[in-house]
Amino acid sequence: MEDFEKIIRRHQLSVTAARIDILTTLASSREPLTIEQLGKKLTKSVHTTTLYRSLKILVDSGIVYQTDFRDGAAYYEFQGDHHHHHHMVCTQCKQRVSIELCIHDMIPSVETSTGFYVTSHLLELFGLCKNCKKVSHDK
Amino acid sequence: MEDFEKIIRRHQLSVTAARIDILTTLASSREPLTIEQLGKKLTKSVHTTTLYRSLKILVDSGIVYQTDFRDGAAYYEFQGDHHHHHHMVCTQCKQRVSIELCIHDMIPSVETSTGFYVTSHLLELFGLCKNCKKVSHDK
DNA sequence: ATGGATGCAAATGATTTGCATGAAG
DNA sequence: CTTCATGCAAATCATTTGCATCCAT
Repeated sequence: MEDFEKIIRRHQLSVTAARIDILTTLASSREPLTIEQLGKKLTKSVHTTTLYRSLKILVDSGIVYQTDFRDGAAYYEFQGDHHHHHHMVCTQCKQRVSIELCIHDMIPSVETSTGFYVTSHLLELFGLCKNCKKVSHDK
Repeated sequence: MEDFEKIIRRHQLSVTAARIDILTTLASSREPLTIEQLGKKLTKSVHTTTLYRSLKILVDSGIVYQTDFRDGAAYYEFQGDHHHHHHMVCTQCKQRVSIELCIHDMIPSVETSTGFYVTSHLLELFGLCKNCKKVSHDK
């Protein structure tokens, strides 16, 4: 288990019970969570507003990965200084599967060409799963 | 100028004035547009609800690229059968720059390993621009 | 003809903001 | 002690839904 307190401190953020709870919970989930799902899994009760505010900070710091499956809500996943997963999403039945696809190697060249310092990225693929593809083809 | 009617027809969708207007407008913009921005640029007036519904269809068909800059609204860009741009977004000052970064080559392997048919993808990088990086470092 | 597309009004639901209080450095 | 985090209530804003009508095929 990682030392979340140390991670938070390393990013020059205040260490609070809520933040540790959030990171612990995200890190122990094998799936990205919405704010609502996250709130229910926390050890202590944290107000939704606080969750939004904390996650914005954690995402901007690069500690948490924020993604979007085009279903209306933002999803969060622990990233730490390591990696997270990207997904393949079926636009029909909404099913998601993790994929092995990494753009880490390409980031340095973007940093060089733009002058930006990259803290996070968003990468998700959309399409039709085997089943929905067949169905739409049949009709 | 592309033949939008033909593109729509090729995807087995009904050809309507609104859809042609939408595609023409998106294709002539050098930046991704929100629903609100798009509505204002259209030749004829199209109800917001219709824009949402049309864009969902166009995105799912792969004709339009939908992206997300984490500012609350969805952004749309004409994609056609060709490409679109990805961006580097400053989480501080919100400035965006287009980047040359392509994952097209990696899609076939994902299709093979997952069995999905990929219609679109989402790829955006976030971080600090040269200026905001300096400011946050100074203090 | 018939199914899908559109407009309108109203609802939904995620996210944000202002303000007062409490905890962290 | 001073800045930043939190809780609460209320507001905001993007997006969706139900229904009647209209248009494309």
